Amino acid sequence: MNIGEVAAETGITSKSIRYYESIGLIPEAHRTGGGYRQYSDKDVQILHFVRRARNLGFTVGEVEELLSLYRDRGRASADVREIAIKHITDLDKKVAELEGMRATLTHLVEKCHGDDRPDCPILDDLARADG
Amino acid sequence: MNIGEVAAETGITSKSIRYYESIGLIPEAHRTGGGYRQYSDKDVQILHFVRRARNLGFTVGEVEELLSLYRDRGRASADVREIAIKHITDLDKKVAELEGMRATLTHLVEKCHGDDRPDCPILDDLARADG
DNA sequence: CCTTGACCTTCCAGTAACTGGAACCTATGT
DNA sequence: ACATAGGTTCCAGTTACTGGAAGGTCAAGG
Repeated sequence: MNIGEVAAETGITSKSIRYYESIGLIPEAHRTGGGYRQYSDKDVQILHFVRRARNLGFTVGEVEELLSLYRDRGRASADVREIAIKHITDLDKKVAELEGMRATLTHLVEKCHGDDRPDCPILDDLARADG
Repeated sequence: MNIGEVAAETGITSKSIRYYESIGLIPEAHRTGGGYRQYSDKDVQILHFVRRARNLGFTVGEVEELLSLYRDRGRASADVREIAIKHITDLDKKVAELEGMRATLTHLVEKCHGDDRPDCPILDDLARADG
């Protein structure tokens, strides 16, 4: 398979695949005589792995870790579990942050009449003198 | 006030304040004879505005919009409200995304015994052949 | 055989919103 | 005079790509 087919199959763009190769996340692809990258089913599987992990919000660095644990047959599942759990707490932190923002903002929007009068509690609050 | 004091007061780092100036988000600061930036109370107020808006998750571009609406005395509050509401839906989208990830990952972690055995459902799922 | 068009190649630059660090200048206290 | 704590500019790096230019490859059609 060449890179475009792999892109269609995995949902990762060709650009990103080349990028992943360039940073060493995935090994260098084999090349045809003309210089085109060629991917085996196993290569494609690894890219699926990468996409799924990225879709779960793992950073590329974390994906690298997960891949190396995946390749290491003797690894302890506890290691993987630890990474995953840490990631869950990261996600929780982000969610809490966003929900805090949302609550404040919703509150402000409710106070704002939102017509053509210039008076706006949202701006007033952002510009308030304290803290 | 010089930049360090303003940083302490607003919670924005000196670096960021200079950065905001460099991109034109805030006007150029006045300078002392020695070239130090000097900030008036009004300058500080604007930086508070910026920090609060950033803390609410507005992008710098959005903060720019909000600032210009703030400066424009004749602006309609509906404009501000619209920006805020759009931002709330953005936040909701992000929260939903993160919670989806969290759910999947939590599910996987629960299936993973997490001891020193190499068998790990988390990796197995990431590496699964389908979709 | 030649062309056309789709696909591939590399490389450079840009994105968002800063952060780190080098090299140097200014202000203040002893 | 000097130490030290601030300030200054400027360049590079971060994350995870994306866009675009300039050019090479491949398969099909005339």
